[in-house]
Amino acid sequence: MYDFKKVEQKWQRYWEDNKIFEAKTGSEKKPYYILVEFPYPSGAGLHVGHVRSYTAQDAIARKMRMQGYNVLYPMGWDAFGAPAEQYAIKNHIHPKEAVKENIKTFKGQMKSLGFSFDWSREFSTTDPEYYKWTQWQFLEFYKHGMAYKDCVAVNWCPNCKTVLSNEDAAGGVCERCGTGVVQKEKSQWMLRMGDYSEDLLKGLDDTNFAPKVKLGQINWIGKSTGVELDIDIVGGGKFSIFTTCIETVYGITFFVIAPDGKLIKELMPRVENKEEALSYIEETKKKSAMDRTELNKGKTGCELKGIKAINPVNGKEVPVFLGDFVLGDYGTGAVMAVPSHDERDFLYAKEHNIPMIQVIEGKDTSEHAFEKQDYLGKECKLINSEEFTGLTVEEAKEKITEKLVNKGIARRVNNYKMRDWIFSRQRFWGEPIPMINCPKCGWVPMDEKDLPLLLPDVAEYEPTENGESPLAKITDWVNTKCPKCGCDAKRETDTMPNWAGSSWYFLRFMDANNDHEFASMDAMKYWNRVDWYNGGMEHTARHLLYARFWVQFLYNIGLVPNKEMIWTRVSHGMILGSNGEKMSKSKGNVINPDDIVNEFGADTLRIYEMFIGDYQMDAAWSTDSLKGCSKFIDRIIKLGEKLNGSNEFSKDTEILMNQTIKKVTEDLENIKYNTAVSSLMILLNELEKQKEISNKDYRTLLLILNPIAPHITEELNEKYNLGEVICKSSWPTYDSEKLVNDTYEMVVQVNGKVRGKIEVSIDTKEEEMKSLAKSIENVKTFIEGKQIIKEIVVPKKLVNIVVKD
RNA sequence: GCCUGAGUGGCGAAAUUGGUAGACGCACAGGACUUAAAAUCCUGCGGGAGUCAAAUCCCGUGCCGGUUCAAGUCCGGCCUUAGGCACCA
Repeated sequence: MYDFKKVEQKWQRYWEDNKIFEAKTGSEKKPYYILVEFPYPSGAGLHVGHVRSYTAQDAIARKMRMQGYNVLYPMGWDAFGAPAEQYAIKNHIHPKEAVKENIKTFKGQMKSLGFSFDWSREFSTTDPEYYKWTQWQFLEFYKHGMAYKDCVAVNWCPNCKTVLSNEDAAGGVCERCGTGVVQKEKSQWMLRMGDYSEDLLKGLDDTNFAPKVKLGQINWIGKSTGVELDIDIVGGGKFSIFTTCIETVYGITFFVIAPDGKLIKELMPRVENKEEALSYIEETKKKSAMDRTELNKGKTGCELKGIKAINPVNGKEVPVFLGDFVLGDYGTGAVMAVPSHDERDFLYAKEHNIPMIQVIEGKDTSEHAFEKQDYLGKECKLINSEEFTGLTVEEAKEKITEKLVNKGIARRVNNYKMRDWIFSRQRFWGEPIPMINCPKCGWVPMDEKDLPLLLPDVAEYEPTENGESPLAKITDWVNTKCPKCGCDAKRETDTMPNWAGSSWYFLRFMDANNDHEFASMDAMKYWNRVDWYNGGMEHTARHLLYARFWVQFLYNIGLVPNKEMIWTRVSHGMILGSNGEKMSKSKGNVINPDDIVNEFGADTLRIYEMFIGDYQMDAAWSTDSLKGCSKFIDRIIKLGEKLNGSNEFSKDTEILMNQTIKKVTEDLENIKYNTAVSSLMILLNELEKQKEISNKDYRTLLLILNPIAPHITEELNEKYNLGEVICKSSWPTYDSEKLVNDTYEMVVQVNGKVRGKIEVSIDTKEEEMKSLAKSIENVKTFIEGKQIIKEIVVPKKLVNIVVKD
């Protein structure tokens, strides 16, 4: 084994000293922006999973630079968040100290792996120079009416007296003490992301995201098209319901409204059984989000006595119920219930002894509802539906909608599962929200010139007794003057969620050191967008959607040049432990990249992680396979002993050489790193068989291996004096005239089975192929005495003779 | 329950998108070098039949069908498994 430590450090220093990877905004070269999700710098250090995606993106960056692009490949830190805060609570040190340490570790690890990041653009979301602009952008949201305060239910642990994230409340119990989590209303800052549902959906057309990423976003946005229908209440008043199945409107036997919605508050004065209703509402509040969504819990609820609603199509009076399967914040918070055609309604009706009316023919509905996924598209006809009886479901859907819309009591609407973004966290370690509450003026935004609003230094990082952020305890920070009227006022003590800083960091990288704007329009116009963004599948619904929302908003107020600032998005598979399970300390299957770099070198680790399997799929770690990659490098080194000094490709390997250049170039562009490596191995195997190889052969091999193994290739290039340093050289091109041999092995099949092979010239004509095929002894035995029905010729490939007895 | 992937040798995986299944690598076995081991190099390596050895034949890409001259690949129906969403009206 070679002295990889010495070699790798040498070239890492060379790249740094010569600023090889600094991207120049405004350069005349074509810009290309490659991005990988910046990490949360945890105490555990870099994971081998990080190495996989960083190496993949690094390989593309290095290749593109050699192809003459001005490549931006930046790195930074997403350092706000719970783990640093937990650490601070335990050890009573400011989270920024822990973050500083962790960043140092991460950065050292990244450098030791030879990633070609442009470190001149590095920043952390926790830098005041950065979060100043996150706060500034929040103010823009506020000024444009996109940020508002609202009461929202949060997960609350009554024992710890703290607000929990959904992750910390998994299973409906507090992660720390095991107490049952309850829902508590809290006034929170919200961003109107729901308003952008349709734009976020449409915008996907202007991206090149991987299909599964697009689909993930589409599902998350959850668009459904239907009808909003007005329902009159007997004795005056009305409410609306949303349905996607208006064709079942004659089957309504009751209505259900959400116990946590606004409607019940309006109706309450008229409810005769107030006590029962109120206690049900209270009960619902106690249930955690988890309980509520868990099926098989039965359909609880109660009738609202004294309230009857009128089915607008036939004037029938039906009862109205409360039921927690109806959500207060989706649709109108009320539904029409058609137990014969919706399983939830069916279960509710059974539980509360409500009659049912079947209105679509085709299935018995005494045991289960006949639901839309079973009747749609099957020519099912309506029954019990007055004038619409006999129509197909599809016809009826349209006709009924038309009639109700014309009557002015219904509207065609879309609903979206995606809600507004809850933007408040009752935590210390996040960007303070730059808002001030004045007893006279209400909520007043801070003056821009006073930004950043710094996080103070405190001794205690625990939330307060009533669940407020620890910032609430720091009175000299909380108490301030109203920027508008100057009287005593208080600061908002909530901080922003983790997702805030990461929603626009890719814009900052375009102009990272700008101290008077978050990024200049010129710089953003030059880089245009993120050309290729890599990140985990787990972020497709949240981070990527938040980021797109943020960008679309900035675009709408004229602050960024494009409505979509991310073009291609791909995601990598996980690196699992050698037992095929997720790596974790408790399972003892964690591989530390530092250990691998120390024992085998960065280049070996990089090659191995590219070779491990399909980039987009999970792969289990194998140290044995890693050793094979180490051997590959040793053989590359040894190959240098065969150099003959020639500056032409060797004749015998010229075709393979051209094929390999093509293959590696294309594979790197198509996320097929594993086959790029294997084709390099094939080339090496062939070159090893030669008595001697030319300098050009060797240099070309080094050039196309360089994106994946950048250190050893530079070293060998220098050692044998083959040419300019590789990081400043051009990517080799292939000669398309020299991609195929002049002979090939023609396959001969009889009835689709291979019966012989014969070496023929590539310009063998079809007729000749047929007769050559029939001249093979083994083929003869299979066609002899049989009738030839058909002969299929695939040029430059095979002949298939179809015979019959 | 719904959506999305994935099932190919002992193992990680390839397969020009319908055209020689198992490239490349690991592991394993035999041999060379060595006093020996490691390293390195050479040979073999899906299962079965056949043979001194070969040639050659049969079976084989989760299961069952179908389309086709030809199916890992396309179509229909299942099974297993991983992940995401989950009372969204």
